Amino acid sequence: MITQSTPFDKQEAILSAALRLFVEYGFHGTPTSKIASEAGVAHGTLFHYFKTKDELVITLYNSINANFRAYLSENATPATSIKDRFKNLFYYSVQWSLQYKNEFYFTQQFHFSPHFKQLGTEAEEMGQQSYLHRALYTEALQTNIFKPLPIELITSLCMSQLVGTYEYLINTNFPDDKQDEVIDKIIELTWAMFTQPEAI
Amino acid sequence: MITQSTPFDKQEAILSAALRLFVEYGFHGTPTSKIASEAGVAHGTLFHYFKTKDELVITLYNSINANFRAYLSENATPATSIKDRFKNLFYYSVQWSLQYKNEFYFTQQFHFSPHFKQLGTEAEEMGQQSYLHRALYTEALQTNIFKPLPIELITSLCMSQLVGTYEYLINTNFPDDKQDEVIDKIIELTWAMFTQPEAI
DNA sequence: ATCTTTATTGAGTGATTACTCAATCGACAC
DNA sequence: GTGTCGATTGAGTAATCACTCAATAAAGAT
Repeated sequence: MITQSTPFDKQEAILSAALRLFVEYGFHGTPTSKIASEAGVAHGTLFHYFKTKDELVITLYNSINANFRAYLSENATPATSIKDRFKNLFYYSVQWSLQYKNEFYFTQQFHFSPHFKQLGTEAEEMGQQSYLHRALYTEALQTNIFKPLPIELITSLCMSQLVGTYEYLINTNFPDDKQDEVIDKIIELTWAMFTQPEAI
Repeated sequence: MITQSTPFDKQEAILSAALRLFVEYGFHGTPTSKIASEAGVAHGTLFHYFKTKDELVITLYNSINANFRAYLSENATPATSIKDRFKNLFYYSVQWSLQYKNEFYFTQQFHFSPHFKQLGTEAEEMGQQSYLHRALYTEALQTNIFKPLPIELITSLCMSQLVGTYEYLINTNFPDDKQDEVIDKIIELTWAMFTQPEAI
């Protein structure tokens, strides 16, 4: 009976505890000793899985990004129109940020931290932009559905639109159905922002 | 000859050094001793002006916000149309973020830090939203120029639109005139997002 | 059963931290 | 000159930190 429990559980327990504590106290504000005790392992065990505290943070960041990409892939609807795929992508991006608040908050925290600047090659990918996003924007540009804008600009604005949506919904406390309604509304606004005005 | 130099210069030197170091190393990552030495004062002097390191951070944040508001007020054009005021406000908000990169970056860093959560009454105002913004959005809503949307949503989306613009422009390296062109373009996109579709 | 390798522990270490405080300094009043 | 009071200093302190390491346990492999 080969369960992957023994070795992986502790590493994941450490990552999970680190996430909670980093969000609450910040990176330098949380001692490795506290991460270990919250994860239910000895202090030394942490350094068995992660050579340094910095390596732990970067692993955590990469792991969260991978989860986000996996979540979007699971919910992707590849065979539909560009608009539907855009709506789908934005909707599930928001859903993910609301369902994994700590994870999303941490990526934002990380994004404006000294770690992010010195990343370079260490992180697998920069930002939360997945391949899915870029491919979709490229297609929307090539088919003239989007206004002719630099793809980096579209990427930046979509990403910050996601952050803005998250922040708005966090501060209100809508029930799920009302929340979905608001997300749909914002998606329409965003879509209208990027697309060519249609002839009627 | 009463120059305001002696007492204020040191406090401002400390705040200025702290800003530089916080942006580079983060809050917990920069020792108070280094802030003091970079500011050219003795370590103890820092604690004469700021009781604790936390008080220093909060003072810094409030001071930056005040500067931002002052900058917008200076460049405000009160007697023009709503659209012109909107463009003006957005344009100078972006200009400020590009001219005071460290200040802007710090506010974002602060926004996603444990300090921000526990602010409550300590900070004068939350976020960088100035009175000017809210007043303008309210007017645009009342005159039906904006689509009927919650003002908090408009506020959130405008703020993140500013962040998105900042991030895009930071990563490109356009000359000033090209940069202004891009900002204008983004303003048009944003304006179109919020306003009622006009009859032609 | 023996060997090898890896996982786990927690006391220990040297460096660093935020903050204190008694001692000076400097400016101004009288 | 004497006194007063805030500004300034930097050595000192108690606490905390990331990380090490020698010892032990567990798990396989042969």
